[in-house]
Amino acid sequence: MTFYNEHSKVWLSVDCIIFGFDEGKLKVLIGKRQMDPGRGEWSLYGGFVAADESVDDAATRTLYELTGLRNLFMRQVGAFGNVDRDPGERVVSIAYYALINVKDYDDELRLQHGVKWVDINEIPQLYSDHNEMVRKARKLMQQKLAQEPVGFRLLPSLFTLTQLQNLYEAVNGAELDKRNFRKRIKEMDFIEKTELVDKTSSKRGAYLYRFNKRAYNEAPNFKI
Amino acid sequence: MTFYNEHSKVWLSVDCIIFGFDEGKLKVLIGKRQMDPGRGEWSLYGGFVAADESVDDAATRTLYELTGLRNLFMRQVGAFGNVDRDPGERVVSIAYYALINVKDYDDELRLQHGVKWVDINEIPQLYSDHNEMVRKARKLMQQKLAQEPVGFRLLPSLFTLTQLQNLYEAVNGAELDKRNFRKRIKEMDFIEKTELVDKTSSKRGAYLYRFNKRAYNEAPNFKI
DNA sequence: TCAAAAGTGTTAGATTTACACCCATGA
DNA sequence: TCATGGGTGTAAATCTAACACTTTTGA
Repeated sequence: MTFYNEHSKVWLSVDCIIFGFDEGKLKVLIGKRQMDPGRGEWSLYGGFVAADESVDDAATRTLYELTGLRNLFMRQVGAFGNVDRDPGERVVSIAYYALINVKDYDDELRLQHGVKWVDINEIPQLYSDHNEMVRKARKLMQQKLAQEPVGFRLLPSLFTLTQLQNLYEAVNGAELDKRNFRKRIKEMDFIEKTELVDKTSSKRGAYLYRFNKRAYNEAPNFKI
Repeated sequence: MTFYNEHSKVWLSVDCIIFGFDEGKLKVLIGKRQMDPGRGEWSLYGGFVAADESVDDAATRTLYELTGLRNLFMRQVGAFGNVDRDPGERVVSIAYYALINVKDYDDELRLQHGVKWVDINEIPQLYSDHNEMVRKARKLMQQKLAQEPVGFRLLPSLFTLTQLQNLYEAVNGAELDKRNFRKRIKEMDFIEKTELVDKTSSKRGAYLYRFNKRAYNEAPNFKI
C-alpha cells in the first residue's frame, strides 16, 4: 500500500556538531570528508537515516559510532533543506548538537575517524552548509546553557569553580566577575562542594565540586 | 550519477502551525484531514516537499496555498522523524510556525480549505504527532516574542496599547501590569503613537500605535 | 620568598514590582 | 449620570555590577 506516490522522496542525513571544552576553549569536532562528493573537505561528522530508525535514533547512532559514548546530551538544531546543498544529490540534513567531556573521548578512536578538536572561533570553511549548522548550533547551545545546567556535560564529573567559570566565559565569549560568579554558584544547592582538592592548576589547590542531578530536579533554581 | 544508492529515501513533508490573535485569545489554524491515511482527523495544514524546492520554500508555498498571504513571519520548529509517525508510510515532517493577522485572512479562502481558528488552550487531539508540534511551536514562539518585536505580526498595522497588552498576556498566559507595560512601550521609540483614535472598544477611544521597522533597525532596544 | 591561582563581602546604581485614581464619552 | 475602558507616577524592594585584598603552597 502506498499513499504518497505522486510525491518525490529524498535522502535524509544527520550531521553532528559535537562540542567539547579543552584548554579553556570551546571546541568542535571536525574531520576531512571521506566520501564523494566533497572528499577531502573539512566537514562535520554525519550519517544517513535508515528506513527503520527515527531521525533522533540516527543521530544517537552516529554519535555513538564516532565517540563510543552513550547518553550524551543532544538536541536538534534543525533541518537544512536547500535544493543544492549537497553537490551530488538531493539530501536534506537534520543537524544535532551534542555536549561531551573531551576526556571521555578515547583518543585512538578519535584518530581512527580522523576527526580533531577545533576552536569554535577558528573553524575553517566547511563542506556544504556545515558552517551555518555550526553557527546555529552554537547559538542554541548558548541559550540552553543560560537556561539549564547542562554545562557540566562538558566537564569532568568533578570540577573546580575556576573551570566552570572558564567554561561559561568561553561559551558566552565574555568575561565574568569571579566573586559574582561564585556568589551565584553558592545559591545553587545542586552544585555540591566536595572535600577533594585539585592541585593540577595551582599550588594551593582548588576544591572540587560536583553536579547533583537529583537535587537539581527537586529545586531547579538555575540562574547564571 | 548517484552517490548514495545504498541508503533509503523518505518522503518529506512540511506542517504549519499558524498563529493568530482574535477575541483576546491566541489561536491556531486546524482542519479535518482530507486525505488517507487519517482522513477526517483534526490536523495541521501541510504539504509535501517537491524535488525542486527547498524545505523552506515548501513551507512558504504551503502557507501561501492556505492563506493567500506572502511575506509572513515564519520560523522552523524542527524535524519530526519517528519511524511510525505517519500510519501509512515513512514520512519525516519539518514543522514551521507562522504569525498572521487574522483580519488579513480571507474568510472564504479559509472555508474553502476547511480550516478554523482554535484557542491554543483548547486544541483537540490531532493527527499523528501534530500536538507535539504545536507545543514546541508555541514554546519557540513565546521565546521569540520575548526577544524580538514580532508580536505586531499578529495585529493590524494600527493597534491600541490595550490590544498589544492583551496579546502579550495571551501569549505568556499571565497578566501584566498596565502602567508598567505602557512605561516600557514608551521607552521603545519604534512603537509610534499616531493621532488616530480607535473607538470600537471604548467610548473615550484609544490612540492607535504603529510599529516602525526602520526605527527598530536603527535602535533595536526591545524588552518586554 | 615569591609567583600564581584560590578564595572571600560590601555598596551604589539600576531594574523591577506593586499600587489607585482621574478622564472622556456614548448610551 | 453613570458605566466602561483609557490613561497616568511614585516609592519600596530586589537584583546587578563594580570593585581589591588575603591565603596557600610549590618551586
